[in-house]
Amino acid sequence: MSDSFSSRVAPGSASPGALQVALPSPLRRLFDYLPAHRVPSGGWQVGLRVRVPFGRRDVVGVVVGLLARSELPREKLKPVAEVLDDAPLPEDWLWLCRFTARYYQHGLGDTLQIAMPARLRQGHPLAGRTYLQWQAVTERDATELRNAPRQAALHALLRQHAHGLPAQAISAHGYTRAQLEALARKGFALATEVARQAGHTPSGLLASPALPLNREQATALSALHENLDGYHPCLLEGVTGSGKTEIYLQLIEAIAAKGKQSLVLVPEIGLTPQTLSRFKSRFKVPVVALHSGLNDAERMDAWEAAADGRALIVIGTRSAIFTPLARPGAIIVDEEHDGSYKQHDGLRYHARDLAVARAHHHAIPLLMGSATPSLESLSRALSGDYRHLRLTQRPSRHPPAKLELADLRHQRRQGGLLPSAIKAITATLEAGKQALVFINRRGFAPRLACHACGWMADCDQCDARMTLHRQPPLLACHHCDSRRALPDACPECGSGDLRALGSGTERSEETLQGLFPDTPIHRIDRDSTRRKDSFDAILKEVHRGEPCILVGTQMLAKGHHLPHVTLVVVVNADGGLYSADFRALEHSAQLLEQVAGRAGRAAHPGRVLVQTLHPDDPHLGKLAEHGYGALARDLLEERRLAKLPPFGYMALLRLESAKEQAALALAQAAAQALRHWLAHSGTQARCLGPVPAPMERRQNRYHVHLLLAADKRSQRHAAANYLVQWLDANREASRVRWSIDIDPQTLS
DNA sequence: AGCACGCCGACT
DNA sequence: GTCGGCGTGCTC
Repeated sequence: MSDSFSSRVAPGSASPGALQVALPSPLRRLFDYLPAHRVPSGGWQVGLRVRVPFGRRDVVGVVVGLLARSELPREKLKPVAEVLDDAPLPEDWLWLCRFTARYYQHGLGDTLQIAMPARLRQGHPLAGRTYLQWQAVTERDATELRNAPRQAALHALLRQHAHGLPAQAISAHGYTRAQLEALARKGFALATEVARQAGHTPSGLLASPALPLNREQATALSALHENLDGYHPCLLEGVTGSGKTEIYLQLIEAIAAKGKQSLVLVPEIGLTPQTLSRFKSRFKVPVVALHSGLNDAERMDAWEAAADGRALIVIGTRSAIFTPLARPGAIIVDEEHDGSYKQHDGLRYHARDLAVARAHHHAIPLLMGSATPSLESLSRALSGDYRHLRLTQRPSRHPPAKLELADLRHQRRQGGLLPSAIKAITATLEAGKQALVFINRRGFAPRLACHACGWMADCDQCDARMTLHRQPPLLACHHCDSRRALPDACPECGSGDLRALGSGTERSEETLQGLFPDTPIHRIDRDSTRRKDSFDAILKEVHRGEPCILVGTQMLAKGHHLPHVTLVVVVNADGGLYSADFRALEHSAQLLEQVAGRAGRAAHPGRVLVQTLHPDDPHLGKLAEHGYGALARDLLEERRLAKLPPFGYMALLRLESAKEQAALALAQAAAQALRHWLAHSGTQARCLGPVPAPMERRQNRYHVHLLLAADKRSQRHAAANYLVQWLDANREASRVRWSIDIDPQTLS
């Protein structure tokens, strides 16, 4: 981005010669426009939305700079077509967008568009600080309305509310805008303008009392209470069930008591009605939730409620980090290690990392909680950059279940399960308890092979095997949308001896149903829970506590309380053990610890059986013997020696093209230019590759990676910035799809 | 990303 | 004769 500040003029001074406008375009540049004839009431200001002609269309952009004069000749500039706002968009929001665009090497225009609610993007006006409150005019003779029954009913409704109703509440009662307007035209309804901030001064903060804290919780909370002002990052490392949420609630209470707002980020899977009601039922102050169920208008309302300070508590997933706050008081990131905080396409931001930047900017406390902290956060907690708060006690008083490793080698298994696992399931059911079988693969079997000639069913668009599904029967690729009918015979040699190799959830379910014909078996994966309410229905059934077996993927690992489960079987723990991806082990260990946390959460102690082909692996051994915290500290030491994150900083350039060579050729040219620049500029960064990406061909496109590594964030930033500039200026690059991933979470 | 312009193939 | 395929280029 060419941020030439040299010719900027101070806001409010004489009319600027040109406006620098960020537009909805992937181009990493800004565009200059002439100020329109009509000067906005508050003068030209950064943050005003404008409608401008762009190419052959009109788009909505945001003024991000006031220039004394443009570097372009005046005749090349077009005038702004319309000013959309009376007041600029919130300053804190604009700051965060600028920071995000710069840090993640993304265009500012595109970043702003992503960070604003759809209604603003489309050019709708902000509702502003007032809204209309409608009241009935009672002096008129209502019999005049006998030919308009809906209007009469609306009139009656308004009469019931002497203090008036906002238009939103009227439409919520099922009346249309037209009916209200007709009523107003006939003189039966009057609107008064009401300030949004006014009103709502609840008598007291809490709707229900805070829960008593144990000693650890009390210690943690008092540490937080000591630091309610200023930037105080804290990592709350607390085992499953140790009461992290209660700490969040009581921190929010202290912040709200000061009249300040709390922003709470939760993982995608964590924003359930239960979570929300826990927050809403505790407080009398307004809680705003940003979830996927909101429509554009509701999202807009929530955004404004946060922006003007009416909402004291804002809860949302990843994108909620972009919610403006009038009086920011604290940011809380629940399950801070969770992968859903990272956006995996387009603007590849990490909401937890932006939360750190934002808390620092606002100078407010930041509380990050997890039972299995990311190595990034743990490292900073151990080094003292973050305050380290720990909760080790579970309410059940049972020590957390230890992982028991079960050797998969040289042993027969049914549906992926060892005899010892089946025995354990039998014992659990006989004790009247529930068992959870965790298997990280959907479908029936991950491979279909011909036993006669060795042929395997491959995807013709990807370098991947097709997964065999039974319900419904078909071959499906889990990396693209291609599916095929099951062949009756081998397409290579004609043999009918086709065999399903390996096990997925469907196969385990089938095997278990054969072994335990009288026990209900609930399969939980993306396929079985496609219908929106079926997951909830299954959970409800499971909560009744009857003996049953749950078979499921990751979906089961996180969050959900399963108080009657006393046995967890992990079908295969080896996914992350010998991966090329340096983060695989960390993620795999987090997942195992989270699954293990499902066992014995209530009154019953639990068992966790972990099947593995590598029972002697030292990492797995550490995890089993001493838990995630101990393994994580070992992994940190390994990362330090290898200068890997968090002891080094990475950027990954991903390139893809339909032609096999195009992406690779561009990557090679980029690597050469970058290496040359690194040497000449003296930037301490390393350029690794290019290499074909793992699973090079996906959906018939070829993927190539170029990795950038540096010991210092600033050096990584400089190198990534050079790379992006080079690609932006390169003709060849426009024929290849590429994107830069700052702090990549995975190298695949 | 849009959205145009441009220059080659199979159709009313 | 043109409708439309997507390569190429531009957007203050």
